[in-house]
Amino acid sequence: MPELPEVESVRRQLEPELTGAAIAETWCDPIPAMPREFHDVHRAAGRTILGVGRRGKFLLAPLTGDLELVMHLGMTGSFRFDLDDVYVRARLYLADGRVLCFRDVRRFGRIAVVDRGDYRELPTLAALGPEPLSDEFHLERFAKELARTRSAVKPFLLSQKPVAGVGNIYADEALWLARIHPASRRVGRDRAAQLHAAIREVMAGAIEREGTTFRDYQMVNGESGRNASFLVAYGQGGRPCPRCGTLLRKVVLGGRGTTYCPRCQRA
DNA sequence: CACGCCTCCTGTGCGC
DNA sequence: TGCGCACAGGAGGCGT
Repeated sequence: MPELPEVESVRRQLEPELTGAAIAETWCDPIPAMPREFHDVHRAAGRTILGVGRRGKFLLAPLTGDLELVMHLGMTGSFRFDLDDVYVRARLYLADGRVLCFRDVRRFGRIAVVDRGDYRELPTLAALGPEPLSDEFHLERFAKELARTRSAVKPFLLSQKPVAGVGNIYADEALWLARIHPASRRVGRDRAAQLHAAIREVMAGAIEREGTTFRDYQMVNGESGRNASFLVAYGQGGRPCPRCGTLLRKVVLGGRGTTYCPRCQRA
């Protein structure tokens, strides 16, 4: 659920707290559910955090010693300082006494320490598409990739390859805004332009409201995002389309819940 | 090589 | 009341 806007909101709170902080020691859940849940986190001990950046849904913190701390919130991950409950899966003990805690009920999140820029351990990050709000997100290339793929458009967006950071919520929102059927395999130049603009608009609005909170997502200060009440498609199945009044339909596409307007969004 | 399907995980909410 | 089960989904792996 944490997608680009949620991760960016977390990043903005973490950056001033962590930049310049030294990591004294680390702790990870000794029984990781997944073999790669935590990768070489111990290598962060004794290093100083130089900043907190973001690519797509990944938080990237360069460390001294040419290392990099890579963090992904998965479905239910969040960061809090000095938190103590049974869902805390990892901790960074800072030299100033604070403890950065990674809480993750469903354990889909990941933390890794790698040589800076070496993302072989994280193939999705290594092959990540451009940031949607940057100049790197070229309409020309985006349209070309949409024309070339044989996937349905929504699963293609979720692959993180044509653009970074789009997850289930904002994919539904952007496709609704661009009036494109999520299962469409034919997205021409005009519709690609609509989708390109819609992704940027949806992402920018959600960042402004510090993300969408349904249940688990919260920021480092414990607050919720304010974007949930602005959602038009995601989670709105059975309610009338705000554009045409037709009841929004919920289906499963590529194994993901997908809500769209059967009238506005045609294949 | 690209695509699609399955799995990981656990709390929640529903039906019987 | 209590149980069982479907459901939520980001990323990775694997089969076709």
